[in-house]
Amino acid sequence: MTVSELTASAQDYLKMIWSSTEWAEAPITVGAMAERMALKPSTVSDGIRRLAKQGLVTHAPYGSIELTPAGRAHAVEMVRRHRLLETFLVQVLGYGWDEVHDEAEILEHAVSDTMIQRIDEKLGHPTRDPHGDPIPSGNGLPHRPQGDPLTSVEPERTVTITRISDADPDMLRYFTQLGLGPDTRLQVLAHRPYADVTTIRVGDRDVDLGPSAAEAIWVVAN
Amino acid sequence: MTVSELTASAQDYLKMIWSSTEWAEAPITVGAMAERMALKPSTVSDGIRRLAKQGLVTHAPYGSIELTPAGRAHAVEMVRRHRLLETFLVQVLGYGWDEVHDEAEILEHAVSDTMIQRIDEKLGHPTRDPHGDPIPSGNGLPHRPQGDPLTSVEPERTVTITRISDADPDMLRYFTQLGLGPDTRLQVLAHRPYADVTTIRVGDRDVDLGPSAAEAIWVVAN
DNA sequence: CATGAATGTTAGACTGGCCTAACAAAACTG
DNA sequence: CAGTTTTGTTAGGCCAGTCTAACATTCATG
Repeated sequence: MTVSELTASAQDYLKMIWSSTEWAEAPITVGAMAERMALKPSTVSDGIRRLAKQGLVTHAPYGSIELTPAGRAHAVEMVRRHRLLETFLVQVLGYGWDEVHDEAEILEHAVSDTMIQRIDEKLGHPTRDPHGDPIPSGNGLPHRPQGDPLTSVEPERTVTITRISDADPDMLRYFTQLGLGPDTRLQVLAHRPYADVTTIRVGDRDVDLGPSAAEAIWVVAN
Repeated sequence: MTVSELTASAQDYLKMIWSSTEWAEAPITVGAMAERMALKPSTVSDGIRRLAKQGLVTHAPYGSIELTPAGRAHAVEMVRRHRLLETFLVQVLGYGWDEVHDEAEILEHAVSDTMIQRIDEKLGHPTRDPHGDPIPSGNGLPHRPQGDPLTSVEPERTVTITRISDADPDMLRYFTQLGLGPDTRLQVLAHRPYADVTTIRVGDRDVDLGPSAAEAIWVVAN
């Protein structure tokens, strides 16, 4: 079975389950999925049951949700589609990096395998999307994200941004104003615990980031 | 209401109704729609009823099917999307003209108005798609097809192809082999009535076309 | 112009995907 | 460790869209 034969909602569930393991450790819960997909828990519970019936996830009632190898392959393919489409929209159609997420979210369910292949060729087999996220390769090779959240970096360290979550377009526009993007270098000045603020220096400017912003940015030491 | 808010099936019904009036005269019937959309007549009958309830078509039981102004606007927008997407796939992603129809048929339901606008700009506001069909303008201006079926041309006349129906990819590949495409000039040698064959000269080659092929080609005198 | 053929509509069933409400299980917490 | 809170599941309803089967209307022809 190819990923195109799944329903759009099945594709979304699989992608969500897989994505939750990309940057975190604990397996995702029904409640968290419902929250992040703007659905009711009962709907997700039902959807997971359908996926289990198709052999794409394993799930005992009240148990954890795990992808089967088949489910994982489909999920990775959807992530690949999403990130290639985002890259395509930016590079070929002149979209801003803050505009591509929602468009890709819809297109990823509609494009054919052929189209994805041609986009990949046209772009020269890119390895990272506009937010710095790695683009899984066509053969579904293992895919190791790198970096740590900005919130976990010790003060005084200078680091380079590897990825920025694409979830919030408004935040991305704010980051653009600040000159923050993939590959930007910055210095962490301090974490102020009770204010929940992380202060960074980027260029010659000091900026305070709240938790939602600081958690959206992933970095590596350099 | 914008066309994106309609369901995919509503978009398809409207496009089909409108398209039936582009090259023919008589209004389309439920049976013909069912046939061309590979659905059962009962399904189409039901779909038309839903469209009527939304004020997009007028239809009394057993009566004729007519688009309302709102319905027509949506239909034209869908045709615009389809033809712009076909053009985009050929010019930007290197598709063959025989490959684009099915891909566009799916993408037209998924792309945003913004994306259509950017594609239109990227292509420089094209006026004809890869099969020669006119691309309706963004403001829904009246849209007059031109030309006549090859079958209606008198023998000995030399004509230029204005459009070729995109319905059958195999046929398009055959036309490519023959060097037939939009703007190709050819001479009609004869119609052989009981054989249902039209003989044309294209370049220095004489070719016999059966009815399905001859009816797919539209031409103007020159 | 009456009747049979062709065409169109309605009724009822099913699926996927969503919801709300009621219930069940698990996980805290005093 | 028992009660309460949180989390997850089930039951039942709804909608769009498809189907088959039965029925209604229209058309065309003898």
